[in-house]
Amino acid sequence: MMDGADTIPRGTLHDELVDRLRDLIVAGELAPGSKVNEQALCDRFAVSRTPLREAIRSLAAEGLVVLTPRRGAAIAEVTRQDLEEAFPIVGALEALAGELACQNISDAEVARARRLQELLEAQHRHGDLQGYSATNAEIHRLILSAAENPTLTRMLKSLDGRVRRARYLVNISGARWAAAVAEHHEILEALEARDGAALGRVLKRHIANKLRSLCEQLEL
Amino acid sequence: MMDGADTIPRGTLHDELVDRLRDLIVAGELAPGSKVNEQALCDRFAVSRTPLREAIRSLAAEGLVVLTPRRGAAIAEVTRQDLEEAFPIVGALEALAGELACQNISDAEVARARRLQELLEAQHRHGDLQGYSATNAEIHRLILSAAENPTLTRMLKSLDGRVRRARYLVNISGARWAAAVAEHHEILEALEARDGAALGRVLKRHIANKLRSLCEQLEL
DNA sequence: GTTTCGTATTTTGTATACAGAATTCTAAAT
DNA sequence: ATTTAGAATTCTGTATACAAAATACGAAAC
Repeated sequence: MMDGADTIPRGTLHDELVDRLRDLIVAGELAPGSKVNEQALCDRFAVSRTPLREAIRSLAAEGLVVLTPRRGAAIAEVTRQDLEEAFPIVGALEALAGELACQNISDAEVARARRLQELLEAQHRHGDLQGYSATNAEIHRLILSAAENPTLTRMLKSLDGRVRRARYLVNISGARWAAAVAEHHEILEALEARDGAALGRVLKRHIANKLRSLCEQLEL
Repeated sequence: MMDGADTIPRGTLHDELVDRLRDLIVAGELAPGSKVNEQALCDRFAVSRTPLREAIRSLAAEGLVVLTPRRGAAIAEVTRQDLEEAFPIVGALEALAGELACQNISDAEVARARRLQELLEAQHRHGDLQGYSATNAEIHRLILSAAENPTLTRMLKSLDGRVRRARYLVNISGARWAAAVAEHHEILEALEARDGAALGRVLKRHIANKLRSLCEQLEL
């Protein structure tokens, strides 16, 4: 009776809808503050209300949707307050991830981080914002994965939607971009030194700076 | 059109069920690892499957329930790994709450914290474990509330079930109890000094010690 | 006695139905 | 013209219905 840790099935409409809807919200296609029209979404995805409502519940648990009894669901706003609430949490959790990662990370993974860092810098030089974003996310994923804490992964993922949504609204500024690359360099150094405390501090600062830049650009 | 921040209605079966079920799980009445029988719970609460299933989804988002496609829901186990994952996160988030609280907390709230601390010590002296637990929770709630970060509150609440469930399984040891009271004394001192960094450190240590004690007692 | 195959029974996921609340629309009254 | 009362419609929450999958059960084969 083999039973590996490899569960991929993903067979239900509910799960599928959660991801689809999250993408729609992150991309702003479902506008912040707007009411969620169940019927319209049912038609759009050709599903009934049951799985759709369950998916909305899951999104509400992530904070992307706000539920009001007898008055339905609405897409959460992207307010300054919201970002100022979410970012310190992301910072604290990423810092924790960094500390844990330093305890567990293998030489091979560190080597991969270094390669990603080099790629990141190249993409910055070439102005490849799309590629940069992907590599950036990949590095954070690498650290998170090295932390070996699925619960932490889950919590950060559930906050990630809100962060990504804000990022989606603005293009990173040239100055901020350069600073971010430099911060990533520090991150790599701390990682190679396996200095958990330092990595935690850098990550916290990295996230805090990201918040500041976002708020400025969004003029919130 | 007055529209305060005071939404209490709580009118839906779904919400009610989430709380009832969580209590059942925390109290161990729904045994860890056991499959969730939807029908039985529907009968028990005299509701239909629709709101019950939505509630189960919410609990799954909290990690108290594990969903497997086409195979239904099961009560999450209380494993050592589970606790070792959850506690560092709780520690990091409570530490953050402490830091934020120090920036915002009023003199009146600090005074209330002091009164609660005195009550806590009295309850410890009298061996009133039940009262102690309540006061303990109240103090943490006070700090969390002073942090003024609803998102943080929500995330900690969602982790709280897992922590409470573990606590429910064992009675605190005499030595650990005394140590916890002493730690709470440090917490109060940091709070009165508005020393966020110190408070964060103490809270992190406090949570880490709680975990160690729990794991020992549970013999996990 | 164990294994294997096929059938019956639950159980799960999804769709639909229905009642009550909220919202919108209309039209009369000030 | 604005407000207000009331009816009509939409929407939300909940219950029920149904098909497909999973599980439990049992008989036949080895």
